[in-house]
Amino acid sequence: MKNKKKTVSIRDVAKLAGVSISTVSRVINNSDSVSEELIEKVNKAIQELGYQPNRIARSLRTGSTKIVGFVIPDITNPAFLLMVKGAEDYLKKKGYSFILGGTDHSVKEESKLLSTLLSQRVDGLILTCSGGRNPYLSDLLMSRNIKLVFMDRRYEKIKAPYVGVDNSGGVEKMIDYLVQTGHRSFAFLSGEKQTSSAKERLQGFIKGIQKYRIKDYQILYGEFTFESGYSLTKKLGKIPDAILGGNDLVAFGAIEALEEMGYRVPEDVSVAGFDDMFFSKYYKPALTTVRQPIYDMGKMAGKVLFHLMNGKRLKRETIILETEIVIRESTKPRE
Amino acid sequence: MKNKKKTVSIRDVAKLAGVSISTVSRVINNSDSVSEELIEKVNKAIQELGYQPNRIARSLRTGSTKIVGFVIPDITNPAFLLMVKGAEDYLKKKGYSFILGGTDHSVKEESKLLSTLLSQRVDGLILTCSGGRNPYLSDLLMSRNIKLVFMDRRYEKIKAPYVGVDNSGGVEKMIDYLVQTGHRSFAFLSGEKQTSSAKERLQGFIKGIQKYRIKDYQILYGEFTFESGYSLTKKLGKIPDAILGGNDLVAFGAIEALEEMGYRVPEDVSVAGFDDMFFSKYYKPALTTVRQPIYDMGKMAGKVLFHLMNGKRLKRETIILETEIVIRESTKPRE
DNA sequence: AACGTTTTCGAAAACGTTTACTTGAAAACG
DNA sequence: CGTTTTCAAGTAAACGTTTTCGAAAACGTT
Repeated sequence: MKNKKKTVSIRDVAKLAGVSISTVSRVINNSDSVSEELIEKVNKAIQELGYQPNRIARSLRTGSTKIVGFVIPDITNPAFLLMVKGAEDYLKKKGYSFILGGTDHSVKEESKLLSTLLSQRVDGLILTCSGGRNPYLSDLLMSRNIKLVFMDRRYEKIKAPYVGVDNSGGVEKMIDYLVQTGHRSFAFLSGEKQTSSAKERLQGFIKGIQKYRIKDYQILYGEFTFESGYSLTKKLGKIPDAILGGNDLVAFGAIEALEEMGYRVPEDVSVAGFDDMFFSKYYKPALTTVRQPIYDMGKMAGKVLFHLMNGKRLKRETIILETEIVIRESTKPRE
Repeated sequence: MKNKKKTVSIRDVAKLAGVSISTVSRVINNSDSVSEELIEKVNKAIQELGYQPNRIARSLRTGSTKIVGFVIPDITNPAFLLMVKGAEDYLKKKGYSFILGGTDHSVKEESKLLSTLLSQRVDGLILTCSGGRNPYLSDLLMSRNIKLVFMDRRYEKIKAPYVGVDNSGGVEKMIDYLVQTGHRSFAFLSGEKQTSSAKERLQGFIKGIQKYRIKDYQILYGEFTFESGYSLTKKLGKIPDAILGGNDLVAFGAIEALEEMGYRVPEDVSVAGFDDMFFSKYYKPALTTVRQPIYDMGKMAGKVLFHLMNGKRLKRETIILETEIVIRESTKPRE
């Protein structure tokens, strides 16, 4: 029963400092000229009361929440989180906070999440959309004219900036390397083929195959998981010189299956992945894979969104970052 | 120049439906009785305009943002994210969104983040505090009387509910098993010793050692990383029957070092970890470890926070979840 | 028809800010 | 010295909701 007021407001500060609330506001945002003397007084009052501006009220008035929303398919996947971190590190310097949500690869969850974010009035959105095309997506995003950038995965129907990685080129580089080291037959174990990244990686595979006029190849479709790599490998008609996983996880699954079937990696067959997850170098055998600049991708997405939110002009609508192949123990030159 | 109004507000709905704004509000929140007829009309208007209540305004009025803040040391660590997911899955059903922030184990970042969250007026906070004691933490959290629960790591100075895991008991169980399978000498490779979880695990080790009156043991201090496990193992005076890592990562590092030094795991020495990270079962050898119910921990934390935010009485202030040991290939009975 | 109770609905006051507008005094000017 | 300009600071109107209060309408009971 001691202090009735729960939180101190700008009014309290004004009263204590003996000025009007507009003056306090001006001091806080140093938006307009105020005499040294009053600035002093106001700051002292703020200090004394431990006043902290109420963002909610501010947001209501200014129409900007200083919050950006993140939507990723799986909040548990370290790769996505590294992207998020990239964006976060950049944007938090500019004073933004983050609402993060995972969709569990579900279109329904995605819609729900998006609609929540929109009603929370986020200033901008970074979206790594889940696989299937979401029929509501366009409606949801077009309704309010929200600032939006796609990261890693794109949704072609909606025109918005996109920051991604050269998936196709990455696989191609890997094939270049493998062909140069004497591999002649290939298998590609694709991830969910609705996703743009799976499509692009597959496309890179096909390009490589055509470039070297390789006739002996197989393509199997599954998911981006260990289990998928495992079962797809077991279904392989004939074991090729090299297997490319759509993903590091898929590659691990393939290795497991191969060993069970009595093949040695890399002596009998080479296996390569895509992503370079943080433990891929610790795996036995350490995985040869395509490294994506994931953190940088997030950072770039953050940058682009920041420009968008502040009405600056963008140089480029689409930014594609380069990949790099890293050779470890799971591949080995044939002779 | 067509539609001047950017967003549709409750006022527009009211006008179109031909009712007062209070009626619209009542329909939205179905908070008070409204005639069927008007409900109908209002809903049609909402539909037609695509109206979505403005959470900001609502928050300002009601004093509740329906946002909870998460603070974890490392946003990139899948284990933390799995906790977050546990809490998120529970709380999002109740209509909450999440602002997530990582502190990079830095006290300064932690303070900054907390202060941002507070000024964003989150309804509650789930906190896995970073290692070192943060001198500002108490002040920050006590100032406003924010609803708070500690997850996984505790900060003793502040009285708030805590949801954690029986770290000590987990290690003890592992020692029980190892002793029963003939191991006689031990080493424990600890993580950052400021953190409560490292302390508790160490304590469990000591308890186990004492229980079986084992004289032949070593304790080394480092971090919760692969590299730490690796270098600590190289520093070991004598290689014992079994090595316990403070963490799965530490255990992996130990295995790597041992193999380099010419020891075979598990034939020459058994190695066990703590956490059961999602790829621990894929490692070669598959890791024997203590599994924490990480997801459940998060879920529980969410539950507790929910009760707290809704003014319900808590049965228990401290909730400790049980661990479970999972035996895989990295340990093997001695004879 | 008179009366009490309940239901239904609108007017208006908050919530804590920012900002356009106003004011009064001091400074600048001729 | 009178007029204009400049500056510092205050007043009050938004922003989009929820909610208190009270009036009117509807209903059931005598």
